[in-house]
Amino acid sequence: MREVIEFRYKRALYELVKKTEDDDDVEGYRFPDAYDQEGCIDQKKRFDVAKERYCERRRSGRVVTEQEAWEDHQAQKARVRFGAKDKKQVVDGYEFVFDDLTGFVEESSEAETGKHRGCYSKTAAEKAREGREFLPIHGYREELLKLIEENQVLVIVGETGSGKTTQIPQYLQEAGYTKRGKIGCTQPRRVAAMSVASRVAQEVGVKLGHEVGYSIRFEDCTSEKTVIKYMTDGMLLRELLIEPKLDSYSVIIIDEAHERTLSTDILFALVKDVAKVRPDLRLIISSATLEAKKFSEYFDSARIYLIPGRRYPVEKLFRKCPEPDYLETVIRTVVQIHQTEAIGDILVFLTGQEEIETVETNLKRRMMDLGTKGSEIIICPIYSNLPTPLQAKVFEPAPKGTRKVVLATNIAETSLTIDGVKYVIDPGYCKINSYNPRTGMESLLVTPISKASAAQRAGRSGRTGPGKCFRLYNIKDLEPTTIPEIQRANLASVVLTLKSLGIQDVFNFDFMDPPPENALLKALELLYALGALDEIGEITKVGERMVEFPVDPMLSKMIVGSEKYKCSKEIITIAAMLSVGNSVFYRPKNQQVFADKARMDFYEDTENVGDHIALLRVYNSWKEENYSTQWCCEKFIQSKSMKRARDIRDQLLGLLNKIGVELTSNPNDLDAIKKAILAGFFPHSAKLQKNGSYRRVKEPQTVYVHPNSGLFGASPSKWLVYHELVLTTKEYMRHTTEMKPEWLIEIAPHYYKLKDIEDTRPKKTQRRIEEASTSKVDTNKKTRTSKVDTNKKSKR
DNA sequence: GAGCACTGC
Repeated sequence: MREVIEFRYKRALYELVKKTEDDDDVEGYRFPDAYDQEGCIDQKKRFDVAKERYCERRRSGRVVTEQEAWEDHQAQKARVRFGAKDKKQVVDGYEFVFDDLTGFVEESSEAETGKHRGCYSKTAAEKAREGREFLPIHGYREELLKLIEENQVLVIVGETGSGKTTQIPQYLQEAGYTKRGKIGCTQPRRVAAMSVASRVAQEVGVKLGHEVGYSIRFEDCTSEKTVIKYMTDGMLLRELLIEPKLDSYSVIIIDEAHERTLSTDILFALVKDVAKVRPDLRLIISSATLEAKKFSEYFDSARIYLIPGRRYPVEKLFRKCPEPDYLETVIRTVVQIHQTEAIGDILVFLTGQEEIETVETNLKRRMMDLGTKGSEIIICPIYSNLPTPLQAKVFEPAPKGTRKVVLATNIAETSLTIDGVKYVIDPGYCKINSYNPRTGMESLLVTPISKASAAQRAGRSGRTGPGKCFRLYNIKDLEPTTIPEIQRANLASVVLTLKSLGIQDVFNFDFMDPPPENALLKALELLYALGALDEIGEITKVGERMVEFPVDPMLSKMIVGSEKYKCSKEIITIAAMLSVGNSVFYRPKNQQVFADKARMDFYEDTENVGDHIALLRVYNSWKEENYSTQWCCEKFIQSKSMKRARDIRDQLLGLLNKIGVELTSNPNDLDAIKKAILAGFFPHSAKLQKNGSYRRVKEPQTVYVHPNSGLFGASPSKWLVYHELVLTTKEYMRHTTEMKPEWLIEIAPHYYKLKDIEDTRPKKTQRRIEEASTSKVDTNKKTRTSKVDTNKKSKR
């Protein structure tokens, strides 16, 4: 009950600030009598003090104290629904000069300690059910239901800890919405969908998979009884392909919409459309404060409703001038916190594995230099490519008298939470992947984070108690939000999905943030070349088959094309291995020589084994070893990635069956396998130049074999097909395999002409074309026979 | 002689 009372206090503060917004009688506003009767005596007193201070400040406009700032902050958060203007940031302090925290204990921390008192004798389910009324959202139940009844689309700003994800579907079910259809709630991540569903099943008191269930890739935990269904956003998108009007649903909740994943962005437009033809369908878009207004505008000025959350205060400190060497600043800050601050773990956000390893070694050295004075620190690195057993260390509590320092990538921003973190060090950078449609190249760039990310990172320190966040930058220099994925991704797959849904004009599709036009154009061109679309841009039979496979269109074309070469069994293995996000080869810093040797074993025996065939061999060897984890360790293979490959392969196998492609195997005919690869990847061809580099056959550009390829440093093959291009220090082809140029004509006669693969051309003409088409003439000083594509216009 | 941030179907 205590928290409900606390909540009254916050609510009253919020009303007070609202009066300021509306220019109402602020001074005349009193703590509501109704609350008073509920036993909020203490809260009333505190409210009066807070109000007095607030009014005084309004009159004088003087600088505020931290306590006031915190209250302001709380109240400010509540203002979003009135379209908060830019208000001066008052929380940030200066440099690393700390005031002590006496008198800055957030009210909810006292409440927290007594939260479950007296509940120990009850069952987990009973406890779960009782806990419901302690959630901040509880006080809004009726108002919320009324709004949902009256508005077809509602944008909900539910802050962290408000309980919206677990409660809203239950309220809707209790209000009878499930009589008309299911309640679907999407999440951007699999783990979230699973854990939230399990939590709700417990609260409702049913078995998971019965009335409450979840649906994620590789795992459908629902039944005919299921009325509350949690799922990943990509899963709902797949369902839309089968059920375009979402007839079996009465409510769709898009949770964490502010994350703007590729799938949510497409879902927005699709559900908006469905809502027009289905007036009975209710849409709830749940977002963070920053983007709420934008969502509301997109959904034709939908109502915004705010549900305050419950969080601990986080004190934020920042540096006025960013240091050039921020890794050194990180180390100094860790040491400073360790020596001057109270017990509590430190979380550091870094951009990648390399930075993490550097900081780890340097920090260890620094601690050695400092000698034995002070307590010990335990360094825990965490990033997604770190093998699972090593990741586990992060979740173990630090032994008594020591402090844990977690060095993490962005993985700790949303994907996983680490308990016990009290301090966050945020240098303000992350790696962002962006795709250049002109060159067809991906690049991973270190970029400043957005304000939204900064807030999220800071919040990681206030999960279990008040926290502190040390920002090595000035928040004012940041952009408000990150560029949505749809504006920096390869859209081939998106466009194919839209076409399959019958959307003809992708240029005028109702994107919330439209992707660049040439990105759409490139996607259309590629799909046409692959035969997935016809001349007028309509989806073909081949395209329909390709959509079935949840992989990139070039991969799905490769799978569909494998039928002809009688090697579908090998091809789905290769496709699965290529679809695994992370590299399957593990290369720890101190054992690189061994790791490289183990990897090269997969290229032995036969000549011209490319990276694709090597991946096939890795998978088959693993299978022969009965999918052994032990084997993975010996061969420096990531067993996590292998298991994922197996899941994907199983799924592809099922789909192959579904579209009626026979499962055929031709393990010894490497040429057949290579031809099948080319059936999907023919646009990715490259030819050797004299200096050892390669040149793309279409869209001339110099590219290189990736250093992690088995072909790197080997005697070069004249013609290659590659899986993808990445821009790091150079333009690299990742995963390459040798091929024969005549296959290009054989497999893609509509794309390649004989002159594309000939290399006997008059030298003069050749040179003229080259000089006209590239500004970097010096790189091919001596290359005179290399092929330049004259088919396409050269770039200006 | 250099590198794989993070998700999802």
